Amino acid sequence: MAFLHPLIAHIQSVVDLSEEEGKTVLEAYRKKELRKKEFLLQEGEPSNHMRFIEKGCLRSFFLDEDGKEHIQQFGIEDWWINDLYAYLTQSPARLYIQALEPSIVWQVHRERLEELFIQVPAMERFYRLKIQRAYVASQERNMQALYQTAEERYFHFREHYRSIEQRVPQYMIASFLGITPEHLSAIRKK
Amino acid sequence: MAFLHPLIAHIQSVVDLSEEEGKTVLEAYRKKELRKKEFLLQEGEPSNHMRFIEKGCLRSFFLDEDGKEHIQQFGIEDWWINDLYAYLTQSPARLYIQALEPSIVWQVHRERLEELFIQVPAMERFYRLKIQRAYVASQERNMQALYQTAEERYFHFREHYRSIEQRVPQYMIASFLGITPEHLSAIRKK
DNA sequence: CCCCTTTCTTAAGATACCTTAATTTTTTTC
DNA sequence: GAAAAAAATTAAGGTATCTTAAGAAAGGGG
Repeated sequence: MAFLHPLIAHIQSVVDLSEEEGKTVLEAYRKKELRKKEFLLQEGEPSNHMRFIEKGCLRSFFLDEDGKEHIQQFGIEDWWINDLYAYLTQSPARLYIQALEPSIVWQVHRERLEELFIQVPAMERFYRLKIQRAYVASQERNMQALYQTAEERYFHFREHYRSIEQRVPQYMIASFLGITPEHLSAIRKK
Repeated sequence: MAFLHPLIAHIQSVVDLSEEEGKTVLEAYRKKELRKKEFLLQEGEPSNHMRFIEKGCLRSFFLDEDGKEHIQQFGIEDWWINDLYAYLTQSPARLYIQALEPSIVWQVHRERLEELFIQVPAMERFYRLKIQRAYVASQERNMQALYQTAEERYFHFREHYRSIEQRVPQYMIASFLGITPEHLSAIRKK
């Protein structure tokens, strides 16, 4: 069946899936194509899907009281992106998710995914492992945000996310790092 | 059997466990008692256990190049505490975990836990759900660290972790918030 | 290829937070 | 209950980062 669907390939890189199971999984997800700048989610909407990025680049961000954007995450090929808080608590989204390039995303509804966890136990394991890693990365970012200077955070970002650095505008990287574009520009001058 | 072991009670508050399964789970964990200031883990040691706090209060922290302590997490009753990065990657711990009060902790070895995930699938689900929540909380903390002032972070901490605020010294709260004790003192003066 | 929009840079003054060091207050120990 | 240790406060001067505002550079659509 030469079953190299990117979503299934990705899942199989983490856990074992029989061909049968792969088929079941794939049928649960729906494809969504996005034009550049199109929103996948906006503040206030329900967030009922888990989302996998097959192709493209997206960002999630929120607006503060002054209407300023703060980027929480970037996502590219083989990553996941979501307002997980809203998804888990079934509350209205606080995040926007927007395509920065034309993108292809696969999404599964919460209810369907809960069924999948029972039908295909490897999927429960898959999500545990994925979230575990995401959690560790998030803790890492915390430690940086709290105890490193903007310059150190920027160098770390360049080292670890070179592929993203080259695809998104610099002012968005500044936002992701929690600094102003002006300050990032000053750091880069050296 | 009046089976109200705190560990099992906690797990059952998240997923269903039969009495049989509860017994299997419990047998996998080992009890560890700690005196005040005793270390559960130190930098450089292997981190091979998942740990549940039955009683007491602990902190995890790392040392920077200047030898200064930076607190990553506090843990009290019914919480989990670990150097998860080291646990997952099987690399030497970068964190210290220390009891701030006399404490009782239950720990399970990685290998035994992997077996448990197969013997008792509800445990896989349990950990997925726990880590999911921890991840969301960590993202939340990130957004605060990056985009809020020290004062805002402190008020948030007081609102959400009153029980911890009352049990740990103020300079440790400052460390957790990523500020100096002097600055926290200044914030409190208002 | 040119115009318009988006992105990046520069610089000056403002603010949040840090460092150091000394003093006071609280907690622990014997 | 006194002495010692740990924790909290105060204040002065310093640094990192922000705000504002303006201009330069780059990019995208017709």
